[in-house]
Parts: sequence; C-alpha cells; structure tokens
Amino acid sequence: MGQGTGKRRTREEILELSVPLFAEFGYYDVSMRDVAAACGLTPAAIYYHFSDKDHLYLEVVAHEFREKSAALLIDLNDSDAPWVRLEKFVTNLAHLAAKDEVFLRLIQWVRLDSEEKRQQKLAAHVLKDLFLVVHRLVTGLDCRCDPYLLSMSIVSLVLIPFEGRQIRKFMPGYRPEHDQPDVLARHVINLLRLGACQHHPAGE
Amino acid sequence: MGQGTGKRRTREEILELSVPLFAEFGYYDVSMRDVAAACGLTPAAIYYHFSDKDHLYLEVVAHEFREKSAALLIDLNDSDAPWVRLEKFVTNLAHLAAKDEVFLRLIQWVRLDSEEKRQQKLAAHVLKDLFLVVHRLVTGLDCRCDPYLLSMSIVSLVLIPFEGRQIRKFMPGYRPEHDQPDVLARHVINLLRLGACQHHPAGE
DNA sequence: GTCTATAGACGGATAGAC
DNA sequence: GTCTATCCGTCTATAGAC
Repeated sequence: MGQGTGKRRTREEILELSVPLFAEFGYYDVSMRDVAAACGLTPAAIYYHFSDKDHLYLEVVAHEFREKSAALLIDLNDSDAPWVRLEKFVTNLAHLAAKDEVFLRLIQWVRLDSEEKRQQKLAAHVLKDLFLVVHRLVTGLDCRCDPYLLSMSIVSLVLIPFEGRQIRKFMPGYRPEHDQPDVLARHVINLLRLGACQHHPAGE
Repeated sequence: MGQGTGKRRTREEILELSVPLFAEFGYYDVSMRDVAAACGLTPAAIYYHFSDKDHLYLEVVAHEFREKSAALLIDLNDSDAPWVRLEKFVTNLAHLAAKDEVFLRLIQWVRLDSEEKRQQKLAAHVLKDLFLVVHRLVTGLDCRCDPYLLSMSIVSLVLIPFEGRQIRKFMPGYRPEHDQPDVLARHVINLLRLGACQHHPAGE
C-alpha cells in the first residue's frame, strides 16, 4: 500500500473519533485541541487533513449520517403493505434513537446551528435524505393528512422522546419502560392508526 | 426610590437583554463581553449583579420561562370539555412557538445542555411546570394511551415543526402555509382525535 | 505526515479607582 | 454601581523542522 492509503485512513480515523465529541458538546465547545487529543495527534496534524474547523465539522456530520441512516431501511420490503412498512420504519428509527445517542444529538445540533450557511448545507445534503424516506412511506398510506406535516409528525414523535431522555426522567408520570424503543414505537403506531382515544371499543 | 430599586432594575434589564443572545447562540458562544455590550455596560458591571456566567445563564432561562409560559393558559376554562381545553392549549402553544423563536430555542438549548447538573436544575425547576400542564390536560381525556407518553407526544408534535423551521424549508413537500400555527394546530388535533387515516368516511 | 513552537485574538474573572 | 486595567488561560491557525 502506498502513502495515499495511509493518508485516507488517518483522515477517516479523525472523522470517526471526532463524531462523539461534536455530538456531545457541539461545534463551539469542541476545540481542535480536543479533537487532536482524542486522535492521539497534535492540532497541526488535524489541519493537514482538514482546512479548518468548519470543514471538519461538516464532514463529521455527513460521515455519521452516511454510516447510520442505512440502518433505517433494514427490513423494508416493497412487497409489504404500506402500514407494515411504516411500522417497521418507526420501530427501526426508535431503536436507532434509543441506542445511538450520538446520532440523535448531531441532529439536534444541526437544528440549533446559529450559522445559517452551515445549517443550510447540512439540511440540504444530510437531513433531506432521511426526510425523503419518511415522505415516501407516508404518501403510500392513502391518508387524509398533509403528507409533509405527517412526515414531520412521525419523525417528531419518535425522536423527541429520546432526545429529551435525561430531562424526561424528571417529568411526572415517568416510568423506566418509557425508555424502551418498542414501547414507544407501539405508542406512535397506535396514535397514527387510531388517534389518542379509542373509537372502536369492539375492535383491535 | 432608593438605590435598592435601581439595582434590581439593572439586574432585570441584564436578564431581559441577555435572553435573545443565549437563545440564538447558546451558553458557550455568548461571552460576558457580548452580554455587557448588549446592556451598554462593561463585563465588570455584569459580575456585580451575577456571580458568574453559569448563574447568569440559569436566571436568564428561568426568567424567560416565567414570562412566556403564562400565555399558554389563556382561555383555558375548567368549564370547557376536555377536548376543547386540549384544542385551546395546542393552539396557544402553536402560536407561542410560531411567534417566539427565542422561547423555542431556549428549550432546545436546555435539551442539549452537556453539563448534567445545569440541565437537571433547568429540567426540574423550569420545564417541569410546562409538562405538568399538559399532563393534567391529558389525564382528563379518558384515553387509551399512557398519559406520560401522550403528553410527550403532544409537546413534540407542536414544538418540533417550529424548532426546525429553517431546515423544514428544504424538505420535499414544503409549502408556506405549513408555517401557520393554526394549520399545524389543526393537523395535530386531527391526528390526536382520529389518527392519520380516515376511519369514519360518513362522520366528522 | 506529524511534530514543536508560536502568533494573535478572545475567553472568564478580579482589583481597585471613582 | 460602574468604570479602567489587567491577569491568565484557551482558542484557531500557521511556520518551519524532521
């Protein structure tokens, strides 16, 4: 192997080791020194691979999304009925959110980004694909709702309970089972199918 | 009026002028110099009123929540039917979220806070009250759902579409009307009452 | 490719004059 | 109460040796 391969490998290692840092602390509260230390390198070495902090951050987020969002499409067969596919997707998303706090927090940081340009890039190149998957699932449902609003609702219903995991423990009515992805997925699916109240006492 | 009143007034002015700063940029990316400049003071003057940056931030968030969360209880009469009260609350929350980006972003910063102690304080003393209001509304609904999960769902459904306002514009299917609080509130209420699909073609 | 060393700006916080 | 002046640490980024 030539040097080119080694260079690429180091670059990827920097990305992978930076992901949890930026996920936990966000852009401003992670210094290039922190990144370098996590990689066992010096700051100067990081600058050899990435022109500046902004480019590093953008690539970190994009890298994490490429890695993780594939898991959401597992088990989604075109042969399944629309509601079955949606249920599988919701369950997959809940499991990803429950397991992967890193992925979840990166989405939050993107939503909060105070630099407009950077946020636009991330929205258009990174988040859009995830949203598109949901949008396609929803349009197959023969729904009364606006597909766009419904897509947004589905993502919100699944992700936000896990985003606020720490906070949620302090809210009245909390029980540990609320942290289980299958419990939340079931709740969301029921809500989407029937609403919050029981209309058919005989059915289901 | 004595000096004590003047001191309290300055202190409150600092709080009010700091709110939009911390809301937009978060804890780490707002310096005491920024706060001082926004108030027309020097950093040393800020330290006369607040012992350190952390205390200032905590009081800023608490102050904003005291100011704004009262608006959510407008029009909520005990004489109304449970579903009417919920609809009013959802509408109020949607309007607050649509109008008041400052309030909305502060909630996001609290959820993302990487300092556990600070986050716990804010969750227990600031967010809890808001959640309690929803929880009480929900328990009056005679619902099939877990009240805790349903409360979380309601808050998510209303707030998150406005939190991601900038991002949402880049997602497929977006139309400007999706930004109107009444449109979203209607969508959420319909979802809660009936689910995403139409079960009663003859009714409603 | 990675290092040491450093420039230059900015951060939180304090001392002491007024 | 608010100021000026300052301490001291950390930040991004670069220059140049190896």
